[in-house]
Amino acid sequence: MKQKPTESVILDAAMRVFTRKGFAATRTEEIAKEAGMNRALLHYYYRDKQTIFNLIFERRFSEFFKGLFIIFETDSPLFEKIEKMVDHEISTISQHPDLPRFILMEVAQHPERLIEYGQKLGLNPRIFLEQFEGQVQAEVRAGRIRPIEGRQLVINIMSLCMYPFVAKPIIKTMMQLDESKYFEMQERRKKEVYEFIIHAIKVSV
Amino acid sequence: MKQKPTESVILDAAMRVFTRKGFAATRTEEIAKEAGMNRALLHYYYRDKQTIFNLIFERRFSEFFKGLFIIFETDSPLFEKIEKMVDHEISTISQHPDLPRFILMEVAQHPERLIEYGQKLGLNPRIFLEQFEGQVQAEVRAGRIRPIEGRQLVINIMSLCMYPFVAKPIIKTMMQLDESKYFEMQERRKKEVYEFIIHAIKVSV
DNA sequence: GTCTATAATTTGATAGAC
DNA sequence: GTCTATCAAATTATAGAC
Repeated sequence: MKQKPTESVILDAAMRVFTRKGFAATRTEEIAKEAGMNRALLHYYYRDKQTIFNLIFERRFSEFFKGLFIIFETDSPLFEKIEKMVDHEISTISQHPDLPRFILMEVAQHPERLIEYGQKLGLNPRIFLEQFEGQVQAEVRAGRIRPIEGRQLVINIMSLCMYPFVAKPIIKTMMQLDESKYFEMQERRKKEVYEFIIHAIKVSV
Repeated sequence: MKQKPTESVILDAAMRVFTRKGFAATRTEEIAKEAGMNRALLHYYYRDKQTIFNLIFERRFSEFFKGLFIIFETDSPLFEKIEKMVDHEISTISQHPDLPRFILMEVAQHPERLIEYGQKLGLNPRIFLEQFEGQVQAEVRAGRIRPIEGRQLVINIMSLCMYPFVAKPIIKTMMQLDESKYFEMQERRKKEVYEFIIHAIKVSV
């Protein structure tokens, strides 16, 4: 019956609270409570609030971007790549529904972190984006999809996958969905979003 | 040369700061500074920080939802309604790019406000949603659009319009856009998003 | 009405006992 | 390693002069 080391108990608790509330609204007291310990112990293991936050942010930043960039990197055909992106995003984010809001909130406050942590992770959006744009242009020239800017397509794909999570509280309330109904709706979206995109770009037959 | 009453100078300043930072990260000092006055004066006109925030939230909440619901209410044909929604959302939000993030952040923290302020504004999402779903089903049955759930379509439309604003810092950085290039991209989106949606739902010819 | 000065409160960080 | 007690700093709110 080995128990988790206190360091990770703290980090796990901090992850939940920071993700829920963001940096500014988080009280170290709440992290300690969530971790089932005293506030002082947080400072014993980690210098201060900011230090804990940075560790959490790096972890969550990686979760948010890493998988996506791996799919960007593969050289699958366009439609297959889109299918993978949609399925991956909706599936993984479903397990961490408030991850996008957390990242977007904190990046909006400190855009410089996007560059800093992006480099730390070795992400190079420019290369991936250019590659994807080239792929889209090739399909357009081949007459398989209608004319569309590659970057507009990327934005559309990300929007369709991410926004329903970012707007989760609004959607749940407006559509009167409980947690499980909301989850089912997201499950259906995997197919729905993929088909929506394919119909949107492929030339009529 | 009549000058603005101090009350509205305060509210305008508070609107900018709260929208930028959210409630928790906002310092009343910054509001006062932005309004060009002393902190104490804020308390002379308004009881406290929370009071000012509530006024701002109500105002911005209305901006965010009111126009959208008006379009939902009209009885235009489906495609025309979609065109109006897309154009309205992208146009008006372009002038207040951080409005969606503000609403989403604060509603995520306090979902009960959605109901409270929604009622205050007299919004009834259920009716609008049912009406829209009926309209979509009619089009499906008439064979003019492919089978799609009305609410999935609503989510898709909102996603395509809103997310690019919510993710503005990420998009600007990744695509290396300055403020004016970002604005141009959004201008092109009015047409792009509308056509994307129409192609996505209409049956092939 | 607007300011300066100050009080009160909240929060984060440290010291020291066990 | 974990806690209690305490301090320090930041932030909000109020009192009172002008």
